[in-house]
Amino acid sequence: MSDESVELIERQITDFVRRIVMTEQREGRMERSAYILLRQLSTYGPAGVKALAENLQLDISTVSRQASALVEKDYVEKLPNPDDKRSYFYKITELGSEELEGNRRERFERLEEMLEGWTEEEQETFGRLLKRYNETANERLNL
Amino acid sequence: MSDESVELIERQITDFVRRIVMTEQREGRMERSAYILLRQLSTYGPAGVKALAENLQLDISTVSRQASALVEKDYVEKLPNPDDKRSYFYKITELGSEELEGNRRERFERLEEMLEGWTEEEQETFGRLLKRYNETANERLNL
DNA sequence: TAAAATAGTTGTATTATACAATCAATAACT
DNA sequence: AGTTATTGATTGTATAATACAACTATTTTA
Repeated sequence: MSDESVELIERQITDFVRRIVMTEQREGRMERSAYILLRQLSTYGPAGVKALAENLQLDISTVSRQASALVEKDYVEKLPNPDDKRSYFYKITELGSEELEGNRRERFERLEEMLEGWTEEEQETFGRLLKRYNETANERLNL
Repeated sequence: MSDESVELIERQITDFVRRIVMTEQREGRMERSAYILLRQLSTYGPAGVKALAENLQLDISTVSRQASALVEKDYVEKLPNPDDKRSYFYKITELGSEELEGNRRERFERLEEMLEGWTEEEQETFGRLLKRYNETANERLNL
């Protein structure tokens, strides 16, 4: 493994992560956390905080608060679980879906601007390598 | 531009950023912010909070606090600027350099583990594409 | 020399997060 | 069946990184 590649990647990753985190905070856009939670609910359907916390790899309390915030905004509804009165299902609402979709489109547009001038192949490769990295990270987590 | 690529990349980027941010928070390692500030001082030499804030694209007050925290730990010294009594130079210390270097090595090791099994070419490409992305982001910021 | 600009610090607020305590409901044990 | 243990969720408290606003002490400018 070449030291140069590792050095370059390390450097680029810190910069990359940092910029994205900060840009997201600044622009008055939907927060990363809300976006990710909504996306989760939209993709995998209603779930309780415990399951969500596991999937998102967050503390239950964190998800509980995030979910409450989304309920406040009417982006999700909190439905009692008839089979277990301790628990609830959080379900994305129509409004939440619209917000999510709008946000997604915004993110896509910004990303497209960033990728202007990239060849189709470069884009494909970038996506593939990021995905591979993520998959490895997931595996390593579940050791 | 293919929608699929954009979608894939968007998804992978959110996951990527999220995981890195959270992993860094959890492991009791030097914080991202401290690492980046130290790296800046190490690479470009002593500077005052204003210049640092500009380079790092942070609010001056944020850098001021970060720098103070590093002074507390003796990772940097705060030297008065003889030519302007309002301002200071923050300079990385020997101890700070050692810490930075140790941290860097740790990060490299973890990254190497993540990149196990990648070909030399894949690594090189990943680094190159991240860099390209970052450079574009920098340009766009300075519009 | 008085007013304006500048470098830095500190107070206050927000967001995302974790851990601990707690509550209510369900499951397990004897 | 009745007591105890476990579980799903919420809420209190704490921390880290950040921004904005108010302020102080200098320096520059008009």
